[in-house]
Amino acid sequence: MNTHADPYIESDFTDRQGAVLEAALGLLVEGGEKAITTAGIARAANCSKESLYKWFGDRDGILAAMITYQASKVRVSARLGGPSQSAEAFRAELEVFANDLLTVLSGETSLALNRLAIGQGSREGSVLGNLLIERGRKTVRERAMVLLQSGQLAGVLRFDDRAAAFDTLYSLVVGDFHVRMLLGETVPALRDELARKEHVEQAINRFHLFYSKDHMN
Amino acid sequence: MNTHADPYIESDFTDRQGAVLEAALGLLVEGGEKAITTAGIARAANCSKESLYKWFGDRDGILAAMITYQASKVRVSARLGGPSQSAEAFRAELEVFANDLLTVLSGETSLALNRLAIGQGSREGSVLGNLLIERGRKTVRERAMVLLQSGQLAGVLRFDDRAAAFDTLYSLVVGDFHVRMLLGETVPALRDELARKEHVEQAINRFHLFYSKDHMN
DNA sequence: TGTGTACCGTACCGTTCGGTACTATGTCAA
DNA sequence: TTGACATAGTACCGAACGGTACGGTACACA
Repeated sequence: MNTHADPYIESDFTDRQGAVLEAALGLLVEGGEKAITTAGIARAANCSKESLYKWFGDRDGILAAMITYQASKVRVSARLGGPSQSAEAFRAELEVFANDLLTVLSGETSLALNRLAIGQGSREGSVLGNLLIERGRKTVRERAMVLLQSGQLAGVLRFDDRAAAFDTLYSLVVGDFHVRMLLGETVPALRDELARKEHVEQAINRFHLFYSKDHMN
Repeated sequence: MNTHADPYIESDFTDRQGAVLEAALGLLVEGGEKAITTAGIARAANCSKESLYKWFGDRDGILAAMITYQASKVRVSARLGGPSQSAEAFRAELEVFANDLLTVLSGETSLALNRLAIGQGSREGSVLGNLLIERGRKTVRERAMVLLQSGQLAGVLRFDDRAAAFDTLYSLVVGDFHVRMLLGETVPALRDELARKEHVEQAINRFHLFYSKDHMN
């Protein structure tokens, strides 16, 4: 679900290490956390357990590396089109963002990693949870913030608290779909394309109802 | 618990079994899923492992029993005040509901059980996840549905799809607080009473903006 | 050619855990 | 009192897992 915007945080993983983490992610997606055994990863990735411990320290290190690796892989296309846009163009951009967000969140790998972090937490200060929030959610947030900013500059939106506006947008788009998917439910509104399109449109409509200049209450 | 308790609370657990499950829940809240070992439960509850297996079958049976037990304990007070209400009274009821919802979701036990179910899922068809949705979410849903129904009958609200209205209400009230708490973050808007009150009021305001008769768009 | 480095594959160790078996203790009913 | 039953406590077993050690191999570099 993630990228990292921090320029000085880079995925210092070699190709081999990346391949190993890829295999580990495959195991995770298929079998959940219990499937992530050091022996299992070594077998799936054709590497030695000794290398695993040399590269990642211990099992928890492997889990953390899986998150940062996936985050570095799913880089978000910034795609910010300057501040001069029509209301329609901006609305379309918002819809694209909402769709991307739902696509990422409903992805198998994202769900598996979130389940992993949630399952581990909050034991040990929820290291994985923090990692996931830091590397995943914050980049989505930043992309959205840029988007909202440009909407404001274009005169389409109006708000005092941009962060609050983002929270609203996120709530309207995602709702409790995320938790339900994490619990194993197949959310109907996300399965077929039509229902999903309708949902996104309604969410964006309502967002505009709150924050567009025409609809201020 | 079976004896001399609330007639509303029914579960097929004896007092002793309830006490054991209580101890297990304590372990879960304190130490996460890894703390739920059969030996640990037996020690904490002063019972024998043999009794655990006799009562609950196996470890997964214990986990499932913990969920159903907790669900049977937290039964929601229906408190439905008939359909003839003023708009203000109904609004107040909605706020009470929203507050109760946030209180339940941010409770340690609820969070721990959700983490447990999510961590196990979706392996094995996510039995625990279904159980949690079935026994937990649906009761909240039904209480809200009654509430919304009475709001409609009182002429305060208007909607075609009551379920969709509930989803909206849930999204506005809970937002992504739930996932963030599950990931171990302490959500600021839920910590102090003031911010929380503001959040609930805004959520209900917006809900009315969507569904009250005066604000239809 | 020799030497170091990185890695694989496997064997191994100590611990933990789920699950079972057995004994001891208490309780209730006839 | 006696016998049936439920449960606590403990000991035990086999499997799985995290982590370590070691031998063998390919390759780089001098």
